Amino acid sequence: MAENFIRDIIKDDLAAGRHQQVVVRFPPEPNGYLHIGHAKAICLNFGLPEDFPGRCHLRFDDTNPTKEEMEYVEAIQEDIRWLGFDWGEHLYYASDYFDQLHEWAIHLIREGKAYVESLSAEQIREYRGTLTEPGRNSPFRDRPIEENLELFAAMGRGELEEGSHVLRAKIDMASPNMNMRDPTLYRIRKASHHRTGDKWCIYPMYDFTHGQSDAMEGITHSLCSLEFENHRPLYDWFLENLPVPHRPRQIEFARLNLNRTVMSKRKLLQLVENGHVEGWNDPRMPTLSGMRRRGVTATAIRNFCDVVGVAKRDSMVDIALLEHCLREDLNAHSPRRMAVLDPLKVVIDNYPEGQVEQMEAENIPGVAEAGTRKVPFSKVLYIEKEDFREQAPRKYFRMKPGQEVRLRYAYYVTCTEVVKNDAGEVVEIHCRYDPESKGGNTADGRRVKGTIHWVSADHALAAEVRQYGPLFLSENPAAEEDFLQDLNPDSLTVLTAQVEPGLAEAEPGSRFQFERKGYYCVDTAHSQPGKPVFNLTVGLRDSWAKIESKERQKAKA
RNA sequence: UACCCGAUGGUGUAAUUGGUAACACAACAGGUUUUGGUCCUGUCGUUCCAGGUUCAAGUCCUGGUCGGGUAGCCA
Repeated sequence: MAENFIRDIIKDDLAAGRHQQVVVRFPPEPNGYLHIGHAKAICLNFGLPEDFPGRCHLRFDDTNPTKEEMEYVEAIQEDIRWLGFDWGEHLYYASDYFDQLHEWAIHLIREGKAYVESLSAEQIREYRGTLTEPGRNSPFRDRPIEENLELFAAMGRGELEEGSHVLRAKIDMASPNMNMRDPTLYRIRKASHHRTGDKWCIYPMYDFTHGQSDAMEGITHSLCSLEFENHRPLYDWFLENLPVPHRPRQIEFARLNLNRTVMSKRKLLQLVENGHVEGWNDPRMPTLSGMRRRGVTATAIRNFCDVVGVAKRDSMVDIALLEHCLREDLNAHSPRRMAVLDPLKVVIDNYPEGQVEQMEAENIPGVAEAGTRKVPFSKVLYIEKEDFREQAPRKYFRMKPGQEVRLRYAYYVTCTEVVKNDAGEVVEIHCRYDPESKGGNTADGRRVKGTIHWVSADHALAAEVRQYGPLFLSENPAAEEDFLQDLNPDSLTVLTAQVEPGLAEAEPGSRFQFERKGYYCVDTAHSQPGKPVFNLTVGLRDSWAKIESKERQKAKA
């Protein structure tokens, strides 16, 4: 794993003997699915014990019963395991600490460091002051300890209404750090919790939970994102004012931002609930479950997180970097197949009627161990519509009248005739083949610039192919006034392709490269036995598209 | 106009902790190729600004500029 400032700190702590091992944690709130941004934090935390003595805990930060669900708890574990990480015995829930946290709240009251507030939420806001003006003390701030104890107990017994009271720490209403202006410790929520059921009707806030949970688990380095930087003094205040067994250290780093996508759980939830996508695992979603369904590999995500690095400045990573990591992994490991996405019929006039040859094709060129397969070839084929032009531009190496091209792993063919419909559209091509060119080369060694893919019309399997484009149009949809207005109406195009017959048995979840097109994954939701549905994972780099657009510009000028 | 944090190519991270600014992506230009894929080669920077310390500053000091975060009974 690449070096970063956090690993430097850890190395230094280990070398100085401040710790014998590193204990870290990944603390998701189970209120949504994990996304690629979480992967950065997961790789950082779970990657540490791979290089240093120690361990990484998985801890669900489940202090808000109104937003959290068991479905998310399970999905989160599946996603982390899929990435290839393991927390062993160390699965924890903040809700397991509710008893201890409650005791510590009473401890603070007894010490005169916490009080029960009777002001309304709105009044509390008024008393808090602003970013530039200090707050004022609440009239309830100096309530006697015994009364605080009694009121807090009444909160706990459910005798007080939601919103009527909260427990607050007594710190400093004039602090320039808003988090220190008597933060809320406990609020009343008469809601059933996904793990503790109806045991509690008061729940601790994040700030009162996180550091103490770290302390109880013996966390040495508590890594979180930048927006918690201002919370660190409060994190430390609790550790200093409570009889905790251990003293963890919070270190903040910048979360991942990716262009052309949104990364907030709130926005992702909106996409799901408003039906803009099929669900959390829609292949267009930046969720780990969506990316997995799309065919993205765990290896690619881990390499991506590694190369992105960890630092403290906000940044926007180009999605092209993720695509690069993906292609790198997929290129090395995906078996090749031929699939014609937009078919055009081709008849080889001089090829014997009824003859079928089994052409041998490499599964991964250059990787002999990956083996070969047989692909049936016959007189009538399909090729890609875009691989034929009646009027071809400069530098067009594919099929055009009179230009010899290679049918990959098969024969050289030359177009002799173009058949059009009444609308003038090309509907069929006729050509002649060179019987001496079987396999795709000839003894005379003549050069053929273009090589195109094909399938035999009589043998091809018609298969659904789902072509995905970016979900959003702009560089940074999160910065748009309404990100939903930025949704790409063409993010999904469903095609019926003609593919190699062998693909009929492709297992859901298996990945292939459709030669000259891209990487595809058999969809786990829509595929039927014998009827695979393919998701575009990522396209191949397309330098012809660049050449063509450049030629067009030249022609204009 | 409060407090906290940050600033290195188009993008993201490095820089032996004061000693020749490196790696990857992108872009561009070539080469190889039975995928216009892969692979290979090359091109692309006054380290935010101004002072200061020093033989030597991306790194240390002072002042500024710009960007981000913070006023939930969310996390």
